[in-house]
Amino acid sequence: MTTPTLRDVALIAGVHPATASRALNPLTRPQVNAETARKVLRAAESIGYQPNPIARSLKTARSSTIGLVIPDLTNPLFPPIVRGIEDVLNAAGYNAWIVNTDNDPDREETQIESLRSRQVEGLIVATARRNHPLLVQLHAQGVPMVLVNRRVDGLDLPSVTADDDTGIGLAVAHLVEQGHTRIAHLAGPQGTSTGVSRARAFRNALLDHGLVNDAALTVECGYWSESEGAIALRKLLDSGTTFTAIVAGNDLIALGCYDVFAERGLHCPDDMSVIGFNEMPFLDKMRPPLSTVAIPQYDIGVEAARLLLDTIEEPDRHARSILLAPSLVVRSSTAPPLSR
Amino acid sequence: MTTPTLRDVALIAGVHPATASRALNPLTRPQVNAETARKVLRAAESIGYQPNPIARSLKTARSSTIGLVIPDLTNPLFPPIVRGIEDVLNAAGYNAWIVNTDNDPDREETQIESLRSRQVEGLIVATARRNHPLLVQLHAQGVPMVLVNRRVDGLDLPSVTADDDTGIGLAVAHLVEQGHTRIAHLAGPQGTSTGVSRARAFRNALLDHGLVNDAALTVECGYWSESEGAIALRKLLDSGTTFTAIVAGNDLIALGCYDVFAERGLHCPDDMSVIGFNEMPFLDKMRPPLSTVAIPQYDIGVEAARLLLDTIEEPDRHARSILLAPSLVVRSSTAPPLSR
DNA sequence: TTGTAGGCGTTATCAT
DNA sequence: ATGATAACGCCTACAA
Repeated sequence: MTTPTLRDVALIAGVHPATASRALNPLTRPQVNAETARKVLRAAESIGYQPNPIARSLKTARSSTIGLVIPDLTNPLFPPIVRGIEDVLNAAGYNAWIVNTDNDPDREETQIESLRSRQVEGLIVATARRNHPLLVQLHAQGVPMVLVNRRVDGLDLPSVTADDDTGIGLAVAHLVEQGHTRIAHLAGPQGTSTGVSRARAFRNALLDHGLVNDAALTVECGYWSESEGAIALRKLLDSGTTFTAIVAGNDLIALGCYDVFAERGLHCPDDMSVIGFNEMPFLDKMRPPLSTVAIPQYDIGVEAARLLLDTIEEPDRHARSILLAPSLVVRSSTAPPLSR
Repeated sequence: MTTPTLRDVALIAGVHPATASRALNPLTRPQVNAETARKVLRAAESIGYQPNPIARSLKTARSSTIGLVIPDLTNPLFPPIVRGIEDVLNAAGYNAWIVNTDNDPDREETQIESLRSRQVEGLIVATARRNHPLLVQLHAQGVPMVLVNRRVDGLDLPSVTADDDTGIGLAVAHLVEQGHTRIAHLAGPQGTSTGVSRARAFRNALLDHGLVNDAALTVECGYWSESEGAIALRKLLDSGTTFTAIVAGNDLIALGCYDVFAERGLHCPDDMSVIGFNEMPFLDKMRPPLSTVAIPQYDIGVEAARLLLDTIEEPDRHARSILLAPSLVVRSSTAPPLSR
């Protein structure tokens, strides 16, 4: 028993396959006699006909599928974004092909190639690197594309990101309000747009509050990870610089600090305050509960998907970028510095 | 400029498309003159020819793609499993289509239909429900399928799961060793195979240690979630039953308990010990760090993918199931009961 | 060893 | 309004 094809439907309905095709497609249905259409639909129903998307793609060179390039699914930041994207896409009749690149450029290239050859109609890319020849090339080829959480140097692409300036501003203002004056920044990788923009926002925020920007107080992490956060903090502590609070590039980096606090017998927040970025899940249950800057993850996904659909419909429209407002979440990892 | 096709390659190489096809496919390459093959490969290289998988799929009714059905990507349990699956699959020349069902049966059905119509060659399903007519039907249709983390009633399918018996046994033994005698179980949904098997394992473990199995000490959670864990624990506390330790169905349920501890002024572990299951990320940074039963998530993915590849190759082979051994991770959420 | 021809299931175009 | 035809890109008997 083979799966029914359009021919089977046509045979039962007593019409030509082309007519059946027209009757089945809502857009072309008006072209066919209402009575005939009904017959066809009934026939299709009776044998449980489902159009074959592969054959359709081959013919139309479209796929109703978009590719979703995620650097690391285990990063809790991404799943909610994926969900937002899927919800919008599914509602519009599209499916998302999720691929994981593990932050590996080669793997990313292979994966994107594979998506392309499957005729995806667009790409939503949450890639890490600022410098990204492949994306430049794809864009030149007219592939509809939206960036999420990241930007690529010299590429005027639609993107959806959290407003890092505002977010870091909120974090610094909060610490300053608590009385901190020597504030360190464990910056994300400066090869990523987010890493750069948060570091810049940090410097600006210090100036806004009339604090000196001591370059020794910013250390770059190699990755957006706990372990790199820990390494960076150790380096900072070993340097002998004094400080009472840390603005971490993201929550993972902030959590890495917890390990170092334990190693060095530092108490958070009494000896050291730390604030993260992203509001990943379960921060409220950490020891201590981590203060952070929350970004609307699901909405980022939603906006990204909308932007992509727009771009697919109107390829020549000028690139718009969307900045979503973050908000401060104060928990117990930030407190006034212990006076002594 | 359109993407090159087989015809273009053939044209350049000065051979017929059929010959080019044979030359490009490693399996049929021996059929063609070595010199000709070289010419074809060079031609393909020169114009960056990539076979169109859609056309190939249409012809061969295969896709080198398998479908991966995940109930909830937000659950930190799944990403590492996905990674294990992808690594094995990619190495074997397959790609994985990940879909998210949100635990919604309708959505799951749509998603699986969509995967099927895209000619996926097999399915790895991490679905929640024990009772699952759709899977039964697919299996009857001969769709290669492997279950991950779950089983389906009355379906003899290959599956990869953690050994719940052993895992729960470890947890209970640990608590008993600490001196607990009244131990509660916040069970996962009894509509899931894991929920049932852990609950059964819990009862058995109590008996093994000569403890009475007081039915009042087991409460079922509606979902595998923090909030449901909290609800269940409140119910248990309100019932007035006394107990000093909790075996939670999984880590999320255990974390839900933390909220209730805070509400009720209970101190963990002094007033109440709790142990989870799964070893999701960041448990070591919780307040208190959560003791749990670790399962080899990545390996579960690896084994599942291998099992699926085996099944695709040898459809008639008898279903094998793999049970992976868990291990105990003791942290600070479990301690001897406070004597008073 | 290579070429020929037909078809996978669908849809776009042309003719009726 | 419907039918006929061809084509999307590839693969595979079969023939040469």
